[in-house]
Amino acid sequence: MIDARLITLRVFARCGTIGATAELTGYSPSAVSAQLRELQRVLGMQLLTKDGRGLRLTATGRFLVAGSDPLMTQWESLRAAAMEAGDQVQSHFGLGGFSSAAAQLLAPLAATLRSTHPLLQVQVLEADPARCFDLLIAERIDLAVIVAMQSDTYGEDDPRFEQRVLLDDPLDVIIPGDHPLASRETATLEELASEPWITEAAGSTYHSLFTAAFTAVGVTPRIAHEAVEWETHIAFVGAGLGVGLLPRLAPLHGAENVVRLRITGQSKPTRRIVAAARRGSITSPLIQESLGILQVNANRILTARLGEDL
Amino acid sequence: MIDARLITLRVFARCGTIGATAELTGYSPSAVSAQLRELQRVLGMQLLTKDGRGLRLTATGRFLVAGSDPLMTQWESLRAAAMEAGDQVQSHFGLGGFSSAAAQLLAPLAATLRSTHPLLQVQVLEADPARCFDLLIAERIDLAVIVAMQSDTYGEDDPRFEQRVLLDDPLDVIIPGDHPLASRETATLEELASEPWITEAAGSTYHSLFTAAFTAVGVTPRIAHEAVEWETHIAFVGAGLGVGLLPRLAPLHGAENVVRLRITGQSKPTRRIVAAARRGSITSPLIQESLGILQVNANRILTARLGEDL
DNA sequence: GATAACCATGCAGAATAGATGCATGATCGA
DNA sequence: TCGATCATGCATCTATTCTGCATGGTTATC
Repeated sequence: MIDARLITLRVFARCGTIGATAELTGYSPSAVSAQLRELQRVLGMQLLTKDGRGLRLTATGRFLVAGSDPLMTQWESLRAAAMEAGDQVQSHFGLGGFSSAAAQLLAPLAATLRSTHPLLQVQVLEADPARCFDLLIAERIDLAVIVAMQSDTYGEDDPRFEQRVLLDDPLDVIIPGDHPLASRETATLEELASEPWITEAAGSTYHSLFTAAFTAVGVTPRIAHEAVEWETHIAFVGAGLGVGLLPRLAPLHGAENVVRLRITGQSKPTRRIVAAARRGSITSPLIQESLGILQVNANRILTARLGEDL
Repeated sequence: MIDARLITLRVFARCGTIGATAELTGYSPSAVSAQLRELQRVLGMQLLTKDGRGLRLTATGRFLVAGSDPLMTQWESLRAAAMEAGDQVQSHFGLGGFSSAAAQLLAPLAATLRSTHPLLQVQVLEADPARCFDLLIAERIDLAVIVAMQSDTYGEDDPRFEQRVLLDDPLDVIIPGDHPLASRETATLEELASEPWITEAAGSTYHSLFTAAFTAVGVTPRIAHEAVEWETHIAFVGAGLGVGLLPRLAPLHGAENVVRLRITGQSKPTRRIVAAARRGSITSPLIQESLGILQVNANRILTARLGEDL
């Protein structure tokens, strides 16, 4: 209900270039350019300035974007309250989440919603946590399931979002089947400190989880290899290249020569999985219902996997 | 910046029919109908119900309209603050006011704005106070100069508007030149209580002023004739049909056989002239500037007329 | 009880706004 | 200096949206 051009400006404020804004919003770069120009004309404000080969928000632009946060929140609250008060059903619902959440949590959620709300168009988008926030701003999705992170761009208490903790997903360690500790059921990080570790590239979402786990026990692991997908992690471990951390939500589905061990001891690293929505919208009946479904599914999967793998 | 369809809904909430909404917003009835239908589709809410041959807001609709007041206010505030912070100029400015205000206050204001802001498109609409409020909601105008009234539809502290007193325009009495009191400079209402009075039709904006003036002194005037325009009032008086009240802002411009007397005594009736804008927008630089100009003009006209006529 | 007035709505056609894709110009890094 | 990146303008096309008229249903009037 807020003008699309203002939404576009807010997305631009996030990513800084017309091209990226276009990619995120689904428009073409020309359209974004025209929208922002039109916005300035209508409001009679200069919001953007040339800055090298790119654009930069003016002080007025930054002011407007910052001030539009409560406006968005207010609208979301109003919409949520109206939906609740009127017992209405919305027609479209966008979900976003990272890969393992998409598979384990969002897919069942979408299936459930599809059966309980036959008329509802549910769309699921797989995206990193950072992109999920961007997609929320761009109004491409309404609810995201992500790994909590203290990223430099989005804080836990960002005024644009509201977050609810779904579960703390414990990190297990995976080691080759022929490893001396392979017969154990648990291990400590200290015991594995000298192993060659497999992790993600520095700067990625999960790398910070990795380092945080080890700084907690005061050891510096030796990073031997890098992998992006959990599948690759597991394959590397199976090939005997080293050991790695694997969230309990990520399935092993019977990989060869790989054993999953629970981590005990001083530091029990977990990744916190949260649901995020635009601030104000979280009381919307559909989001409330979704949160409930997510919670149930998360707990069920977690306990089931607990008994199955260990 | 708020979706036009929501604005349309707000206007509909005011006037209750598609046709009136179309007239007020400048759309055709079909367009209004389509907009409201589209709005319901997008929001997934049923906002309207058939009611006889017309439409009625549902509970959800009323909820949404009521809740949109702070949203509008917030946006107006934000826009005003951004304009102020960035020292920007807007491109279009709509003014509204009743007839004598339009002539005496709005015309000079528009002229001044036109010279100080050459790029600004100023539009003036003459309309009753009630319609001015409607036009403010419909965003057809941004500032209105009206006679304060405690109408049943718009209170002084309506959450949608903000008002500033410009001046208290005293009501004079006009009597035929051959009237016994014509040589006087002042008169009291009591002295004229038994005269045949000329007023406006009951229910009109100024009729309540008329009755209020007399109830204050506890007499009931005999209403002989009704007239809409001040010009007609004056002509009736000049023709010896009776006496009437005339705001000091309304010019007599040398009418034949009509004398203007100041009212003294217990009750000195005035009409309060106020400027009204959408709540939140009043801090906008352009509106602030306009208020200043209006104030100066109002005082100047008032004092000039004081020396000229009496 | 019939007729006229009123109100919303649907549809065909028209106008307008908005998006696309490519080409262009400007800027930065190598 | 060359290539890469980025924004923008233009021509074209698409899609939305508005208009005007006709229709059907509802209320008021005589």
